[in-house]
Formats: sequence, C-alpha cells, structure tokens
Amino acid sequence: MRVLMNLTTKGKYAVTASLDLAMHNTNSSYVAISSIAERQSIPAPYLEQLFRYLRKAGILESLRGPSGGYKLNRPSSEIMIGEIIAAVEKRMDATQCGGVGDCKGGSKCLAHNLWMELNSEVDYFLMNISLEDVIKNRTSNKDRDIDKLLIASG
Amino acid sequence: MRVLMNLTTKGKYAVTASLDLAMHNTNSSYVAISSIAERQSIPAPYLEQLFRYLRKAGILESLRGPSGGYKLNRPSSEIMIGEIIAAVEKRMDATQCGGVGDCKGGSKCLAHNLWMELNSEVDYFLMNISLEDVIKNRTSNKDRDIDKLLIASG
DNA sequence: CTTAATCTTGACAAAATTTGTCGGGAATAA
DNA sequence: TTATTCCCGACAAATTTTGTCAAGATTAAG
Repeated sequence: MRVLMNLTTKGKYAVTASLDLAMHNTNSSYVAISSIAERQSIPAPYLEQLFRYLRKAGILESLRGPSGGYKLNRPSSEIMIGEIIAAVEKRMDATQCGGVGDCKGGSKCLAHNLWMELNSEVDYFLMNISLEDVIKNRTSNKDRDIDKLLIASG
Repeated sequence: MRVLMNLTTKGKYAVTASLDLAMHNTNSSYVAISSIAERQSIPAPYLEQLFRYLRKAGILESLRGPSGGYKLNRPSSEIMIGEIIAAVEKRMDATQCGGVGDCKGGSKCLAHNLWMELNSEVDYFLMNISLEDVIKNRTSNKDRDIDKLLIASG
C-alpha cells in the first residue's frame, strides 16, 4: 500500500494534459481530448478517463458534440498542480494510519511524525504552484517570489 | 511506471526497522531481525529481505549465529533517511526520461522542470534528516536548526 | 432534422509492482 | 556439536497501474 505520495504516470499525464489545455485554451474555446492526446503522446481513452476526474473535481469543464471538448474552469493561475494530482491519484494519505496512529499494529509507528512532515512539505510545494507558474517556468519558490516582486514593483 | 518518488510500505518498513535498531543498538550489540520484526509488526522474512539491501548499501552490519543479528554501521546521526529509502526502493528517478527529456515521446514533456524541482525538494528533505533526528523528534528543518544553534551555543 | 463529432459511463483486461513466502545453505557463538 | 541467525534465490499472491472497449448521450454544424 502506498504511504504518502503517489505520483505515477497517471498524475503526470493529468498535469501534462492540463498544461497543454491551458496553452491551447486562450480563446476560451474547447479543446478535444484527441488533439491533446496526440500532441502529448498520451493514450486517448486513458486520458478521457483522467479528464473525467478533473471535471468532477471542478477543474475542467466539458462540452459534447462537434467542436466540443474540454477547457479550464478557472484561469490557469488559479489551478494548482496539487489539485490536479489529488484529483486523479488516490488521496495522498499522510500516514496510511489515517492520522490515527495504528501504523504499527495498533500504536503509532516510530516514523509517524517523519511521514507527516514530509507529506506537508510535498503538499505545500504542489499546492503553491499553478499551471501558469509551470508554463512560465516558475517552478521553484524562489522564481515565483522574484516574479511576484517584479509584478508588485510594476 | 513510477515517476519520481516511490514511498511504499517497503521504504516505511526499512526506516521504521532502522529506527528500532538504532534505539536498541546502544551497547553496540547485534539485534536479531526476529525481535525487530515482532516489536514493529513487520513480517520477519520480508524484513530480512530489506535488511540485505541495507547491508549491501553499507548502512547495516551483520553477524550470523547465536546472539548475532544486525547493527548500524555508523552513528545514527550519520545515517540519513534518504539513504535508507534509496537502498530499498527503486532509485528515485527524477523524470523517468532519465533527464534526457524523452518524456513526451521523443521531446521534453511540459512538466519536466516541475518534476525535477519537486524531486530535488523531496531529496533535500530526506537527505538532511538522520535517524537520530527522527528519534529525537526533530523532523522539521526548523527544529533541527534550533537544535544545532543550541548545541553550538553550548 | 440529420449526422458526425465528442464526451460519458461502467466494465473489463493486461501488465507491472508490491508484498510477501519458502526452502535450503552458510556461519558462528554457546 | 548444535541451535541460532543471517544469506540467497526463486516463486506466488495481492494490489495497483495502465490501459481498452462498447454502448450511450449530447450537441454543433450542415
């Protein structure tokens, strides 16, 4: 059983496809799964499945029929990478004991606090970086801070 | 295929068992796998398998025969959690494209830099916390920094 | 209004990985 | 000498990931 972070190709696909969508979504039109799948080399039926989760999570919006497809439900600056991953991967459970502390057959395992801390580190990172940040290549906290300062200073 | 971090019960077992070993290793005697397995509720034959990896990685030392078992090869302050995890889990591969950038069927996927950055965050966290830190419950960077200051100031 | 395009849903299947188990062997302290 | 304990490799069960598929619903475009 997975313990804390779960980042498989499923999450990678979801993030990559969302980035693609954000980049082809400028005119607020819908983008078909098939085109995203082709551009990003992702199996279309699989991506279809993943996008369902993103829609249910309120991240994407869809329209059926010709010229239908998906688009972002919010500006790309307001969609966090962590949201996307959480929507498709099994919920990142900090401790697998659900915080209760039965990781060691009833009691709290020795590493309990360690996993909690690591989880919050990862969580913080992923919840503070948006699709826009990634597109503009502001992947590190430092980059984003500098950017904010520049924006603030006009 | 797993992308960047791989933290399953395998890694958890290895870390927890190492912590147990560190705590029962004070008199530099050897500790039997069976006793660790029992205390920590880990299947003994499985733990045996994991400890082999830790030994090969130079983290543990073993002795066969009666009153044999395992002990740490270095002080617990010099064994990093990241080492332990790396020894048992498949190597944390930053990008699965091996850094080359063929994550998107030949070219670099849109999220390439993101995964690299996340990986280095996690790596930094795990490589800067020792068994001793965890035992003393210094799990966050802040705690460790304060601790070092206190030590430094006598 | 017809039709082709596209999402929707649920079930299923293949592959990979994780999580063990087992049996026999080798070393060594008591 | 013997019981204890690690050592090794192979194998098996369970779980998860990674897809695939078929039938259906919706809707824009012609």
